[in-house]
Amino acid sequence: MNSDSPDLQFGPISSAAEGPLYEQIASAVAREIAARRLSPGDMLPSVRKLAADLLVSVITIKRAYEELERAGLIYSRQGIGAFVAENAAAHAGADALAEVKLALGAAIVAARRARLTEAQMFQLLRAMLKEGDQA
Amino acid sequence: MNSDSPDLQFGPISSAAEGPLYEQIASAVAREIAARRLSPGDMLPSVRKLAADLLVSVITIKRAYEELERAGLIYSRQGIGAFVAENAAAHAGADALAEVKLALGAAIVAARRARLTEAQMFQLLRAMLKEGDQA
DNA sequence: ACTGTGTATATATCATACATACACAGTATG
DNA sequence: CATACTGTGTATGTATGATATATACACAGT
Repeated sequence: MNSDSPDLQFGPISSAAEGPLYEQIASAVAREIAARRLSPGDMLPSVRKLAADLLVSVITIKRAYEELERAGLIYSRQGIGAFVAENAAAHAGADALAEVKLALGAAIVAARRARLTEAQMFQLLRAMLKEGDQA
Repeated sequence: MNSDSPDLQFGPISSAAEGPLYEQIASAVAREIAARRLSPGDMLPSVRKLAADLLVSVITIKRAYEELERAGLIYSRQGIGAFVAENAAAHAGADALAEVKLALGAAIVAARRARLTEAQMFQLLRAMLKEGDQA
């Protein structure tokens, strides 16, 4: 699975959702890479195709790809296409871990503000994980 | 402590920080209320005074107060002032708890993406709480 | 040359924040 | 007791930056 396989389905993209479109798209692609559904060397959908699929402008895809390139997940070659980079999965993993830490940090701050004890916080997390397992 | 006590100090407000100014300010006031440092009936700083203190426009304070009013934390009377509402602390507590859940939800999603086990996630949270205790 | 690819430029729209002007409540004062 | 004054919240119009767009340009392979 090395050559062009530009078909991939990922979740809904909406300007109503949290954060800008290009970030949602970049996250979605990063998630595909982290999940090993895209391997190094694989060709990404062309900016035009993905733009058409997601009912979004070419520029927005371009910007998402720029973010991913800056993060070392992909590289782009004019006239050829965009491809998954070599250590992409590792980078994606690192990025994902950083996101976890960021979210947990925010949760801790909010928990302090809400006057939750650490035990209560663990209990809440445990409950939310249980809920998620059912769904 | 019922009448006007418009003096309160809260953390730094900066356009560099995450989120818009009016939201930072609203959060700061909500935190003061949740911490019972502002009681029901207490007068909030006037929009002009707070604007001057925070080196920010009157409109920005106005908008922050609107958010707080929408959340049921305060109420405003033209020509008189803005005051802490009756069940404000309860509302603030509920809001704070909702924030915790939101952040934890994001953390869970990110953790799944990063292929963390639940045990690893708990361990990470424990470590971050330990770090925070030192600081 | 032709068609597919990424890229750049100029434009539209919206959220954010601002300065300024307006409207209302309480109080002093002539 | 009327009226000006000072405090309060509120509304209007504007500037800026981020986001997303349509359109046009540049390169690669056939």
